[in-house]
Amino acid sequence: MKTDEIHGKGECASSLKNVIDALYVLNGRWKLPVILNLVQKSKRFNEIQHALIGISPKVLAKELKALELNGFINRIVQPTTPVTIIYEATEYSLTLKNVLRELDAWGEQHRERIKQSLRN
Amino acid sequence: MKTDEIHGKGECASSLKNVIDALYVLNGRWKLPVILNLVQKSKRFNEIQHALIGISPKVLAKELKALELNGFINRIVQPTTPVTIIYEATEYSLTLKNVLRELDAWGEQHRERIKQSLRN
DNA sequence: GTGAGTAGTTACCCAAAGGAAAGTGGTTAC
DNA sequence: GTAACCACTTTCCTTTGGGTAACTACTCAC
Repeated sequence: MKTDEIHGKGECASSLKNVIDALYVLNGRWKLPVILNLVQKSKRFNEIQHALIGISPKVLAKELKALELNGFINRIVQPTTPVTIIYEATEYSLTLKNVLRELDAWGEQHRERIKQSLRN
Repeated sequence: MKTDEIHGKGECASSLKNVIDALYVLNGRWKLPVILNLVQKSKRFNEIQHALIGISPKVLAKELKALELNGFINRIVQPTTPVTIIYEATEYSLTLKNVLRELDAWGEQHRERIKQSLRN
């Protein structure tokens, strides 16, 4: 392993592994949006579906199951009549706050850049 | 739109849109790893393939084309004999540094968490 | 009992992602 | 000339992602 290359402070290879590992659980178009949405506020199924324009109930159900399995969200059944089901972000989802903040910031400036390039 | 909910500082709906927009260009398992790898050091095709264990040449070629189209990397043909082709990250890739840093940090602690949960 | 809403499930389908393996056209080393 | 390296491309295949539409079981309002 050569250490004479440009790198801020971390080791290159392990950074790569870390990013790959992170993307392994956060893959797909919807996992991070769902997490972000639930971090902002706990919601019911249809509320999430409404917030994430374009997601189908099938895909949302699948994503929610996967996220619950991975410990990112809790599915809470409230014993009202009829039962109300609330999805809430766990504390573990909060560890993604920095990632989400940076993606938010980057996405915003990226859209600006795209708009600029369309003007030319 | 209610503004009495929990949110650090940003508006919920636009954060969601920003994240979705960001994921639109950064989708897939390989785009961010390739960018990170080239930000660390410019490389040739086979060097990238070697660094990203598991990527096939077909997929790598496709990712490189997509990333070049989106302005994340440059494909530089050096007029040696035989020609050498170097891929380098553009300045625009550097705008992803914060995202990559957070994903790196998160991926690391996530792997730790997984290891812990396997011990139980 | 009819319609609407909630929280999904099921079936069907298409397209894209991605892997495996082989090939291509060029050059260089032996 | 034979083998090997480089930078890919091509073909074939399977998996996954994701969309549509319809349907279920339940409750409530009218």
